[in-house]
Amino acid sequence: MTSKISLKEKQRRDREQLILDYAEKMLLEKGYHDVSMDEIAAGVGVAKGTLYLHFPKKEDLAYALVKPKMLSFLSSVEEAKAFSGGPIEKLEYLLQRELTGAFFQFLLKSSSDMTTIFKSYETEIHEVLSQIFSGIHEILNEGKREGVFDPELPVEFMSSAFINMFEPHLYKEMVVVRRMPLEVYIRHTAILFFQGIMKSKEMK
Amino acid sequence: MTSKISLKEKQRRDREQLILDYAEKMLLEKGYHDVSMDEIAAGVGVAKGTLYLHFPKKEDLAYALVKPKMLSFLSSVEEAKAFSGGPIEKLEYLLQRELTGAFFQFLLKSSSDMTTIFKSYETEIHEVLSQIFSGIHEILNEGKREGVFDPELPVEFMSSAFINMFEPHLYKEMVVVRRMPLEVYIRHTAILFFQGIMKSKEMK
Amino acid sequence: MTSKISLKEKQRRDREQLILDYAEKMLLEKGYHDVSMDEIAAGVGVAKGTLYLHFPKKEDLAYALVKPKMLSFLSSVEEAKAFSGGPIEKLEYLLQRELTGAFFQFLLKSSSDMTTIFKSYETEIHEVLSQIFSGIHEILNEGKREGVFDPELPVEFMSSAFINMFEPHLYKEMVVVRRMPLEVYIRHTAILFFQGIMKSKEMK
Amino acid sequence: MTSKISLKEKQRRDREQLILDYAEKMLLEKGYHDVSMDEIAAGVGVAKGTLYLHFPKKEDLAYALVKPKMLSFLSSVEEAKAFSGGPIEKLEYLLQRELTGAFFQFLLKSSSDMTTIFKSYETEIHEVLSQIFSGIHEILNEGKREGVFDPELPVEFMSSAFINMFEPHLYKEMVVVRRMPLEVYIRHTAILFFQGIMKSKEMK
DNA sequence: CATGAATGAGACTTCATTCAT
DNA sequence: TATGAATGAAGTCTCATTCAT
Repeated sequence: MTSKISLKEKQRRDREQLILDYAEKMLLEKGYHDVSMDEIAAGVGVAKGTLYLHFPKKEDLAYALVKPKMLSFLSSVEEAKAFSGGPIEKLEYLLQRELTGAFFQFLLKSSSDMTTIFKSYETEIHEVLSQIFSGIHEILNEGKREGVFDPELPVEFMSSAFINMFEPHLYKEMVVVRRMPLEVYIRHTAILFFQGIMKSKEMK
Repeated sequence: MTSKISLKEKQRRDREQLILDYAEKMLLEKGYHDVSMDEIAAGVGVAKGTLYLHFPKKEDLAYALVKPKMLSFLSSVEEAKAFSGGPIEKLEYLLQRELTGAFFQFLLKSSSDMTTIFKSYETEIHEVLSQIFSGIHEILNEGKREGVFDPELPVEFMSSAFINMFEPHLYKEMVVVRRMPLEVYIRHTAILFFQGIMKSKEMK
Repeated sequence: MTSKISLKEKQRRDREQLILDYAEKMLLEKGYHDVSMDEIAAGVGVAKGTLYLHFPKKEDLAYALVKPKMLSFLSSVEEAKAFSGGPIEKLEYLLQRELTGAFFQFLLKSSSDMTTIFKSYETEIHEVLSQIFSGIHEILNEGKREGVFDPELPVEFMSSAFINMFEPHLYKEMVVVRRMPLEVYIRHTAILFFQGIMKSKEMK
Repeated sequence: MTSKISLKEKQRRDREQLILDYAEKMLLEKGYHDVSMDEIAAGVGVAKGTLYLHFPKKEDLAYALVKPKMLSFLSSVEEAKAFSGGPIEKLEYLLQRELTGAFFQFLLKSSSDMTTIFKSYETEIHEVLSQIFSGIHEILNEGKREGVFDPELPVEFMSSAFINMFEPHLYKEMVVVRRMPLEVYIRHTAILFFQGIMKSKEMK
């Protein structure tokens, strides 16, 4: 019963994954508007009609790529909130968890397009982003209450700066091109966010 | 007779400004790919051909919007470098100078598209961005030498985080929507960048 | 199973032929610049996009019409060279072979445009025309060596005059409109080319 | 009275000639459809509006170039008819008269477009061409009657071949590029037309 | 008269989406 | 179910022609 759903269903999922993989690669490389459905179909090796069997619209295909990353980020935020330790540890956990792997690449890379492309998913996206930010704000407020975070700074400032830390461009330059070890990259990111660029006296 | 260059030339510039204004509005609102030349022409109240009299390609129209902002930012960087005071004061000057007004809106808003849209201007853009970053790096390195900036952090990290401070989304939310006074906004931005979110002991 | 390439492929070719037929008709009638892709699509009864499925550019559609005629002429030249008989017989064979049917209509009709329209095919066309002329020159030189053709006349003169014989305008006037039997038309053409307009003493 | 029409009128004519000269150059070089009115105006150094002051339509400008050449050819035909000597001498006179200078270049070069471009002048062109051909036919028939031209060949054949002799391409190749003396070129052309390519026994 | 900015019809081309096989 | 040919709306850009200055 467990494995009987498969056979055809498995093939279907495999194929869908092939599509998603190739689409992600191309979308990241050339941007939403410069990748055609033809191009994706050809690259995957299926007919264009097949794409539409899996994703009714181009928008849906792209969103199928963005959604799990957004949700993954959200669940990381939830995990961070539950993480044992103070607010600093929680944010470090989140940093560690999402800075590796695919993290926010897509969202940020296409951030400007987010609103223009995913019109049908506008509310859904807004919903998830709200939860993400409110989760981060919770942690930040906790930190403020505990006196470890600057009480003067609005959490919106902090969270926005925090999200900017995930900017994939820098990651690529440092980790991929210059081969900076990931843990060093994460450490620098943490220092930057927690202490700023001033010469510090302490930190951990 | 001194300003006899005008008459027709003035009209030409006025109209060009009308086009640029409307185009900026729409481009910011809907994004490059969702604004058609027809739409801009109609909005400005001129014929399609008139647009092409001023800008040979859609790309050129968009770049005519981006270029001055980029150059303005660059010259602010140059001014900042020459600003009397330490590296902190220089960066604060830059922050103050460009956080107001048009600053980096367009660049950042369309950052993801920059490479895909402005193909013909790729090298020119790269050139200017290089100068901008190298100017900022100079200031940052000066700060490192003087012992005020964290010597452990690579300047690329710092500059990237610094540029992210210009993210227009937060500006809009805070200053425009929530009516936060600009000087407060700038102060928070500076704190965030220089000291991070940790409760500080000092700062100025 | 032998002709199993068909089914869809056949339909594709049929439709392509429909397009080519209608395009040839219109192009001959109105000229390249006065026939729009819209017009062709409408005339054939397909959508505009379908045209571009078969021919990526308007230029390609037009060249698809010209190319086979050019190649057919070239292969006739090759056949003529191998034709048993003297140089006169060879040229007569070529005359006979290409004066009927579609022959050089398109090429000559659009000769002036050839260079301006088929920019992408410039070298290819030049290549084929070179072969055509060099083939004809071979025959002409053979005739000169054998003492049947005027040794004083440059072959370029002769070949140019020969090619001019294929001028479709006269063919239409004489054979189509005035119903001159084709063999008479060919005979007159041969006389003109071989003996000129002077009252002859002989000829075959 | 004779010279009082001038002053402004002369300037007007000079300017018109400048326009015509430049237009002829460009039209010959790039073809009717690939030369824009902008391009001509810029090349001549006048405003586009000025072009339209002299020629109401692009078609008119082009026809102003073609017409005098056609008329010149026609009057040469008339002169040839009146030329003292037999039909051969008359045609040789015509050959000599029009093969030099600008002769039929334009007409032939653009022959294919003639019908498509000069729609408004269709009947006028037809009229002149009719006169040209009927003049040539007169000479040819005279030759036939006198027994010097082949009575078997229809005059339409002969005249068509005769006109083809003016093909500018060959002229350019031989006289301009290969520096063949003009009188040799004319002589070859005459031989070709009168005697064909066969080794002749006589001819003057 | 001369100018050249403005016009707008219309050309070519792309591409997301559909649907008969 | 998978295919890919067909569709046609929509986009960018050109250019002959007009007309206010």
